[in-house]
Amino acid sequence: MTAAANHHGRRTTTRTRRLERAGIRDVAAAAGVSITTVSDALNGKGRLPDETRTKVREVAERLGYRPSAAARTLRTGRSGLIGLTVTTYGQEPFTFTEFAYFAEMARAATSAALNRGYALVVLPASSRHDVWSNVALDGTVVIDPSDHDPMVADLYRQGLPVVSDGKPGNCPVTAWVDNDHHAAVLGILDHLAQAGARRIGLLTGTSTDTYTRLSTEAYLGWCRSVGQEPLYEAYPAHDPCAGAVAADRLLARPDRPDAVYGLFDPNGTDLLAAARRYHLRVPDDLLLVCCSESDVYAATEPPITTLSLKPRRIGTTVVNLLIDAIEGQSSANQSSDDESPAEENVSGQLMPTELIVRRSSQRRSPRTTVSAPRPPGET
Amino acid sequence: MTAAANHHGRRTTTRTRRLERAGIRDVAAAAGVSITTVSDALNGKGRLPDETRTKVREVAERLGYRPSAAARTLRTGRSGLIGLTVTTYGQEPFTFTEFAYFAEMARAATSAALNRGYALVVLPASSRHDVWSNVALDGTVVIDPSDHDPMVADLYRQGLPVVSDGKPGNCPVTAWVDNDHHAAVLGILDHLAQAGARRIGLLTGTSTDTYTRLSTEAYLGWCRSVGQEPLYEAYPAHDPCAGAVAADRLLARPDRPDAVYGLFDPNGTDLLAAARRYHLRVPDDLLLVCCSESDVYAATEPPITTLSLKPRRIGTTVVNLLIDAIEGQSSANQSSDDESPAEENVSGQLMPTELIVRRSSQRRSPRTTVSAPRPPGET
DNA sequence: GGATGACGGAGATACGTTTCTCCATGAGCA
DNA sequence: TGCTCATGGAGAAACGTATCTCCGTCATCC
Repeated sequence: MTAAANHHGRRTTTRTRRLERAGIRDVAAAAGVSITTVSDALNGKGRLPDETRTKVREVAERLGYRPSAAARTLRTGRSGLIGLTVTTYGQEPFTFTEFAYFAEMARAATSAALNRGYALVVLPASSRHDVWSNVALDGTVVIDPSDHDPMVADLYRQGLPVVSDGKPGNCPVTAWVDNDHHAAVLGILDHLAQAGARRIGLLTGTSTDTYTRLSTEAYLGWCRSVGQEPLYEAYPAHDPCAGAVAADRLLARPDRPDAVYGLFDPNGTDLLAAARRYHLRVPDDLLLVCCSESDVYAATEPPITTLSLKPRRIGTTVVNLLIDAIEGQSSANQSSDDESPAEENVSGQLMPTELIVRRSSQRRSPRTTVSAPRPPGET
Repeated sequence: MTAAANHHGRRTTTRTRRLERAGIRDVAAAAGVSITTVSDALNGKGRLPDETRTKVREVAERLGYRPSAAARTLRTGRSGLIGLTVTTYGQEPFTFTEFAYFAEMARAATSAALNRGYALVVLPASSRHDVWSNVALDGTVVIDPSDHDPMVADLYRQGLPVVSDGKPGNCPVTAWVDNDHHAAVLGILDHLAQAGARRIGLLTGTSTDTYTRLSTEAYLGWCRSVGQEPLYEAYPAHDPCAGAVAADRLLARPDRPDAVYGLFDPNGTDLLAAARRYHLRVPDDLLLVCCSESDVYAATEPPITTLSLKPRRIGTTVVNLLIDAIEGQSSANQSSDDESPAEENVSGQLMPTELIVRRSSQRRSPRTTVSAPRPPGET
């Protein structure tokens, strides 16, 4: 049997196998046109009279034709898939601390991707080639990449657009989005001071990610500017037990603070428990704010003021930036010719946060209010 | 230029383009072996001496070779991708009501998939060909499919394994997993009765999904068996406002219940608010239980007893069943020869729930306890 | 009346793998 | 010497699509 005969006879010889999905060839044969015509008709390309188009579409529909995503991806170089990379601790993707934030952010990202015809795949930053190589991505969102992150560098080297949630320390990304952590912390400290706080303490982390670093620096700078001695405890944020211990230590100090801001989600609960142990009334003896996306703090006694990082908005923005980069890439490749995209060119975007004021940070008026929205954009 | 010359010269002519990823051909050329040998060496197949293998691996590493997922998928028919289909309401995937459940379930599913070398893609049940056709799936998890779900039927017709979370009403699936809703509801009703409830009410939904239906039937059956007149309000579960209204209506009835079980996550908060309006003390005048995965109910006043569906376990199980089906499929195809898999063959699995007992359902002992731990094994 | 161009569509190639088939070589053995 | 086998590896055919190139056919225009 010659190669040609084999090729043309393939369908008939294998059609006996059940569940054989119809291919573009079958549609072409059934419609009495060429493969080219079918492809053009279904994709709205080429120059075809409308009657041909509708006829081909009819036949395709009748045969239940579904184009092979794999073949299309191979041919076009586009998969319509974007990755969402998370750091893992142990078996689970993303940490306990980040759970509420991540869940909201991932949901918004998924939604934003779908709105633009992309699908989102959650991938762990750790397991390298196992899964990563097996999925064709058009680009990746990276959450909180570490300094000189090897994985991000690797992705970038492959020419994949990478957008990071969290200002990247020292790794090349196409774009990034972050909250204005500096402004957020200053806002909280001012808010506490206005409520009567004299000695504001901080519960912070020992890790070197941007969020922890920027927030802590903002706190220290504020202390310098108002002449307060810094009062803080740092602990490994991924360990929930360490958080409870650190909260206790902070309130056990001889120079006990009269207000505390906790950088991580569980801090509110931990601080509340510690305050009870030391018979401190909130907010009378101790003002409390923590950074959290959880609605638990609306139901605690008293309800705790929280800083929301607005993960929905971050997720949406990050995905849209990524898709912009993916879709702008083809045209950019043709026009621009410089070898290395200038590092200063990387577009970063700062998103506002929202302070949800509840009883725990209000000594004067016990009413629950919400802070006025900031003008978006600057600082 | 002949075709052969063109083919062999391709790399050299196009190498001038930047960011050209190395292909298997380049590795073969650099290592001085054939493409076959490279493929075999990297995939651990064929019969090759170890020195050849390591040499090829070295060269591949040096060139930064990453196999094309698209090409591999096209060739092997396996993408390593599984879908997670959710029903959508409006723009967002999954409803407000299901949020905590879904977040946990999705996380566990993602984790379970990654553990077995698969990645998980969240896809909306609605937008049909837009995205669905563009991603090559090895199988799909469907959450709570409706009766005669056309999408599930379509997937199944294409020969894709489908596993559903929630016993499927009347659509063909490969397997399914569900909680034992009947037993769960009976357990709760007994628990409330033991705590002194005489007239137990139910807050239920108007939709026809399995969860709502089975739970309501269990309630009605229990009422019949103990001779209590049913007291329930049904509302469209996807509308949070309707839930608050229904909770109010239930407590406003002349034959007001002295205990209520709410089938949906926000019911606890809504019932608590309604109870306050009618000056009912919980648990003294009204016992409360609701089905929820949210930890909000540990912090309410009083803390509310909840039924957890253990979404983590469900997500893990569902994914593992799906992957079993995917990987068992190839061998099954060769041996079995029957045209239609018998419907009775579909393997279903019932998972236990967990009642987290808190103050809202305990009239006698005010201590907060947790139900006795089950025999260990899974989360 | 022949060059021109729009129209409608077919052929063939390439995307980058995996894998089936088959070949060369040399050792072992009668 | 001639035969079989195991070893190591090469060739080439798919997988199913998109798209580049090109070809015939009319109608039109100078």
